[in-house]
Amino acid sequence: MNDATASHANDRATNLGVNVTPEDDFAQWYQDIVKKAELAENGPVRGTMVIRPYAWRIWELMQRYLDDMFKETGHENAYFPLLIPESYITREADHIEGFAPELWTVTHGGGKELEERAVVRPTSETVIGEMMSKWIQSHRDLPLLLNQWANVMRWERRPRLFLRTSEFLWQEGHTAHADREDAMEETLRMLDVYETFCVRDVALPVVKGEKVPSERFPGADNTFTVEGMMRDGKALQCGTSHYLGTKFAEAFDIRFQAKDNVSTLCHTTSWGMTTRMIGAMIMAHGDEKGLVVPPRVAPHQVVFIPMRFDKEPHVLDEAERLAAELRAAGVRAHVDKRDQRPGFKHNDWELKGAPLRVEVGPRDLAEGNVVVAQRMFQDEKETIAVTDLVTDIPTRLERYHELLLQRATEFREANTKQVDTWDEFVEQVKTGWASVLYDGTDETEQKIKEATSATPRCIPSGFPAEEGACFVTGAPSAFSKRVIFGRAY
RNA sequence: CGGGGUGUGGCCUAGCCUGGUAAGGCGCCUCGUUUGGGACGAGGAGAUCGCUGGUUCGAAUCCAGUCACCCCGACCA
Repeated sequence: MNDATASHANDRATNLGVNVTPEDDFAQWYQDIVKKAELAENGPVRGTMVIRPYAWRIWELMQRYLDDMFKETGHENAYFPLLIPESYITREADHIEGFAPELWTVTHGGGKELEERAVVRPTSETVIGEMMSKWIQSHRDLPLLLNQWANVMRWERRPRLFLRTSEFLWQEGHTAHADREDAMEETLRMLDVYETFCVRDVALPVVKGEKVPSERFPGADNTFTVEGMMRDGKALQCGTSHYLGTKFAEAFDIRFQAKDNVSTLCHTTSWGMTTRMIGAMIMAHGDEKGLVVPPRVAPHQVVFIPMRFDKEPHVLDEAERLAAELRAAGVRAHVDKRDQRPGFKHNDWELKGAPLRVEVGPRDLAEGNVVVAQRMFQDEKETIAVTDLVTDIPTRLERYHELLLQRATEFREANTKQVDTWDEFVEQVKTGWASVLYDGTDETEQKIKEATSATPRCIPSGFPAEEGACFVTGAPSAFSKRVIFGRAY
């Protein structure tokens, strides 16, 4: 963005009461956009969040795409209780150690103290594990492929809307398998599903990879992740998939009778994606004009702006007719009939990130045309024939998606660098990601974190095998690969 | 939990130093003129100035306490 554009945007933003500031105050920008685009606000209890209708529609679309893919991969939805007996959560040692500081505990019911306290689920491995142990008896019951759409609660010291709230919504998949191979395959399959979702539906390129041991889910044998880069160069973990080994099977006695009649422990997995994706979408695509919503998750892919329709009712009729035609073609079209001036509507939908806007006015209509404006290039409007609209719009939406994906990919590539010295590293993680060889020790990670606040994001599955000296200590590198470090949300 | 900061109509802020009973912009409502990129005019509604206590004839303003929120760090999807 050049200075003129930026200051123009800021003037306009100031009129709106939005402090849309450039990259130097990304956190403030994010907060203002979330509020001004009417996405969410803080709830009455510290750390909770109210999701407003516009954001909820985005989430509904996200849910639909994910759920379809879960079904395609053979999973079934079920629902487990919000409250978990305290004794369940303490059964797996690493799990409770990891989650203890984050638990919300229910101590009373019906005005009386509970005999056994219950925790509000921070995640459901434990209750679902308990049920799995009852449901699984034979190898014929495997694999058991479950998913749950639910809310969870974790105490957060520093809440941020969508990114880190005490209560959040997600889907959590939980599966049980006969052996390691099958479970690992599932773990990676669902990681691929997440990657597909991010790229195909949110136009967000992600780096897929394995977490280093220190970053694993409490109780997991191995954790995988998809990491996205936000416009300030920070990383955001967009989804995770865990291979839990037999740890939860041991804790909850999830066993099956194998073909050879031997009672055998299951290998389990769990994987999740959350409303944080809305935050990812905002921070990966948004700009000084507000949100940029990728078409696949846009509540309104096309917004019709009728001109002078109070005096010329046929304009509104035509807008409604065109919108209906587009809806029939599978496009989410919306006619903005509000009692506001057209300029206001253009700016409002830019702020809310609608991909396309179509002006319908008596002047153009007389010539059989409408005017199409794209969110990313507000100054370039195209006149197209009314009769071409239904075929034209879907193509435009596809191109728009490609444009967003390309922009985000180029940004990420421009801000990811292979580095081999400490000085380079310190410089690189200020604005982006660094891929390095390091010795994999906690001490080294700690030293890096203290000096730069960067942490290991993942060991990308796409990287070639590589060994060498740790860029910090000079000791032999770990993991046989480069690891991506970056500051993270 | 450590370090900083802020609390004034729905939102953003001025006023506080130097006490005299609350001001402006945005938004909202009504009417009129407008309507092809955030309209203009006139009128109007809306705040016991975070809370409690103290000083004073009088407190948004001074003092003490308290609560809440925000930012930086540690935890985390």
